[in-house]
Amino acid sequence: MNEKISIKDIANRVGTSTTTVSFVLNGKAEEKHISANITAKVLSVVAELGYQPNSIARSLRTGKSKIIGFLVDDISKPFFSNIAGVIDQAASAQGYKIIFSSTGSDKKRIKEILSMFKERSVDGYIIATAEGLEEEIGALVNSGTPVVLFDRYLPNIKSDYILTNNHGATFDATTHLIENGYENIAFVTIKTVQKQMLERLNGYTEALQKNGKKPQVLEINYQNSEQATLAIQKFLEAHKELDAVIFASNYLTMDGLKLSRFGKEKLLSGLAIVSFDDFELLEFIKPSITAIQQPIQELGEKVVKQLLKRLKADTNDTERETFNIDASLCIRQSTQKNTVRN
Amino acid sequence: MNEKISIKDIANRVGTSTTTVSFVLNGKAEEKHISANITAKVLSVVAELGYQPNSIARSLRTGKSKIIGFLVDDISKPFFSNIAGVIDQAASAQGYKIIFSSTGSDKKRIKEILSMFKERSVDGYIIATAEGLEEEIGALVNSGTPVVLFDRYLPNIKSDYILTNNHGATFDATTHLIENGYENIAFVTIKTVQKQMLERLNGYTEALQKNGKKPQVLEINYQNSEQATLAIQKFLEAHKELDAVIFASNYLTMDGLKLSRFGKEKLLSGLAIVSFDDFELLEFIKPSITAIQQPIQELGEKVVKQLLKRLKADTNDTERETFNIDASLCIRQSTQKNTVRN
DNA sequence: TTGTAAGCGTTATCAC
DNA sequence: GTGATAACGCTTACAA
Repeated sequence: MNEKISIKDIANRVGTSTTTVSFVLNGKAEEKHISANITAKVLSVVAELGYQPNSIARSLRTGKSKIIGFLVDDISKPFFSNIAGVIDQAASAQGYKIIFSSTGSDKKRIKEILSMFKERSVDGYIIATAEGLEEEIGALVNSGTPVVLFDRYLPNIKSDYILTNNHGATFDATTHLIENGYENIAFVTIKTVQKQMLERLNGYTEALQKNGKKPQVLEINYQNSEQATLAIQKFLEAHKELDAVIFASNYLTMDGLKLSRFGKEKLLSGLAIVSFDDFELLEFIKPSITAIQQPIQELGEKVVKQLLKRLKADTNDTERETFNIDASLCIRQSTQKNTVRN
Repeated sequence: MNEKISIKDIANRVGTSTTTVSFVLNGKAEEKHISANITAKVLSVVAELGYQPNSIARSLRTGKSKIIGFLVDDISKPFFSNIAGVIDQAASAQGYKIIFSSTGSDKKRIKEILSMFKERSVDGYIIATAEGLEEEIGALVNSGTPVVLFDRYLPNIKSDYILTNNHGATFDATTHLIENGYENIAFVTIKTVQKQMLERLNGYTEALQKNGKKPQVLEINYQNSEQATLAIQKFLEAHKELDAVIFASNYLTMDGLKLSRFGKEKLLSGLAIVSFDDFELLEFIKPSITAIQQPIQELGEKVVKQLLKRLKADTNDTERETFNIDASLCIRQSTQKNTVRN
């Protein structure tokens, strides 16, 4: 019940020194040539008293907290909370704990958070934040702290990146549509410089070009959901020749589907639809909608793996790496073979 | 760039002692009668050098880590990740950080996690876990550590609880249906001893009884989604007199709605539907579905408030408290006035 | 009003 | 093979 057992108590009880106990506890018994006898005794007393090392003291001494800071835009977004689960699992398995904060898109807030994290000497960072915070994150990366970025690519920041293979994903999705007989495939995206969005666009155009088809792209200057829905409506009305649409993100898919709530369902009815990012709704509505599924499990595991690699490395000189993890295409009713036109 | 500034460096630079610096830093300058002169100097040097206290050292000394352990079933569930966001905000504002882990329903795992947390001397816990882990949590609560439980009520554990007012929520939802002219309202729940589910049921039955109506309850012995859908199907087929159904949880609503994917949409078409717990889909489908929205913001804030109260209390003797936070009813098309029968 | 120094629980250097 | 002991950076009782 009384949980104030320290390494000293163990030492006293065994009749040895704290040094010895520490060596045993840290698996250095052999290396330090501690006798099997004493080693066994120490271990038994530890078990008996239910001793737990105080990791705060250890951290102070070693300078390592075994804590990883996890920073995302908004932890309540499904993509992030899902990946948080994976990361937690993977990190726990290696004795690391995750401390998190949602940054929002506020510079001041992220500064505070980073400063708090530093104060607590987190060993490394896992980050995917909104635009506009490059400066702060850049400073962190340049300070030499191990940082792994994921989901978002920040062109000005040299770091390790774990990304979804956006290009490959839309390339495959587009190819899938072509193979199923769709002739006029549009791509709905936002006006942006975000690398991942541009790659999605590229994957689409390349797949079309390879098949001798012409891209048909709607770039929305995104302000809000209603305006986006309207833009999509106008686009579809102006392009009656379309038989398929790929939405470049989950919220764009949502905005597109909302047409059906404004009595414009006819605009969608003849169309094959592919959504970048899967969500519950897509499986549920009729026809169910084909979606590109982000490889959450792999992303999370790779993020942790890479960060641990950095944490264990003695030097910081090794080249930064970028990994593109393949997404998978979940094929549903919306992109069945196009029998109407063939 | 060199971040190795300690309180000593500040003291040297100012030409005073670490004691004085510490006092100033902890806002005890006045209390300890430090001269305004020195206080100002300390602050300016601190700012100049960009000094950040090392909270590990502080923790070791004070025994307080300013870290809260957050334990849920599965962080990737929307309810939990949403509440995690709120809790993070509220706790950060008070200088606390959140460390989290998903427990799953594995006894061994929760033991490990609790032990890890204890090792790291978290100051308090926020917990909502799956059934079957009562024993471990009970031990924790009884050890005197501040713990606030939420969402789930564990009858054998005396602790602070922050809960949704389940009873009131279903009472109101049922009353809403009655007022809108529905005559035969069913309640679909699971066979369980979970307090919150039973209260939902009670709210429903009381509202009916108050209005002189007879409850019509389906208690599913839940095994999996398919089996639940089938049970709902049979129930609806056997009770053609029904004109409204309340589903006692989000997954039950889902299972119910899945009927429409098996060609059984007719079973639902005449029915008013209310879902306990809101999710995206409900707003989207046609007709959109009325839902009880959990008061996530309030729950999260209250959880933190209560835990901080415990953390600040010097004694542990104060009575445990339970708070029931009211949910709100989001009325949508599915429960519009029943004009068919009236 | 300010400074000295002990001590929080470890780890790790060095001496024996 | 094992044990003193300094050090990690901070807070705080006590001394001055």
